[in-house]
Amino acid sequence: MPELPEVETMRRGVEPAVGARIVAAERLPSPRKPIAITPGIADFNRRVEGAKIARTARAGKRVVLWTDRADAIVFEPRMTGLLLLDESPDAVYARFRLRLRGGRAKQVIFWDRRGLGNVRLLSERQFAEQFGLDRLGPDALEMTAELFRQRLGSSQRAIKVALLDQKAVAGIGNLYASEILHLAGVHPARPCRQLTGRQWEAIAKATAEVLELAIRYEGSTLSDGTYRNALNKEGGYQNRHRVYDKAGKPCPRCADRIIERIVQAQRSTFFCPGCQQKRMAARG
DNA sequence: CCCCAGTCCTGCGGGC
DNA sequence: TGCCCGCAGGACTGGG
Repeated sequence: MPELPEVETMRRGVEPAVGARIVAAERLPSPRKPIAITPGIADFNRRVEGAKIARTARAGKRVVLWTDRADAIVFEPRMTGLLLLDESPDAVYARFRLRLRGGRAKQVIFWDRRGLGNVRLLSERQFAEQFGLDRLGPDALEMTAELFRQRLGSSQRAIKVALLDQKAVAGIGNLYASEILHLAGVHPARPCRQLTGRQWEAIAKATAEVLELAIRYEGSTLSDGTYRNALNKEGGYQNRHRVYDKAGKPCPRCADRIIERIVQAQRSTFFCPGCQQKRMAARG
């Protein structure tokens, strides 16, 4: 599921790799269809062998390890990818490894059950091209009401669908979009251009609040148990979900309405019809 | 610009 | 109990 909080947790989890040197980049033997690694593993290894890991970063839902040769090793987990420092939850799905020496971590493993994720080695220039502001919006943690309005204010799209647009804002995925809109008290189907200044304020505030708390809890491990931090431990934010996957249950805020599930852009949205009114409440 | 359906994979839960 | 279908955190592509 990795969205911003899970990917940020992964990034923090691999911080011990900073300062280490890369002994080798390896594709791990898996009986499954191999994941995409670009360039090919031989060239990949040649370019990173002996390089020092200088710092970590995050580009939306991707973890980045910058080397002292100004190359970026970009891990994109998509649906089921993980970064681990110690042993994998299940070796069958361990796909890629950086062997390290001289730092606080011996290895970084990319694990991916479904195999939709990828690992890429990019030059500074390629990185800028792929993750510039025209390709990837401002990070969700940096968003203000003003920025939201600037980037989405004239859109006809439903706010829930727009929040998933990584070009508009980077890092929000399907789970946290529902959580954010519930906290903000905004109906997910409301077209962006109809949102008031007050609602954009509420969305900006809820975005920061939900994502920061979810990071503090190290992300959400859903019932399939896939998501883990770099030490193979589950997250804790799933216990604090407000509406996600809670259709039919009472709203945690008003308690007198039932959470509904609707489908927008072929994906599930959860909301409270009481707390998130479709029409603006009549004034006075 | 926006929207939709299809695609990449694997595993799981629900229904029969 | 067992099988089959639909669905799942993401992101990209092509067509309308």
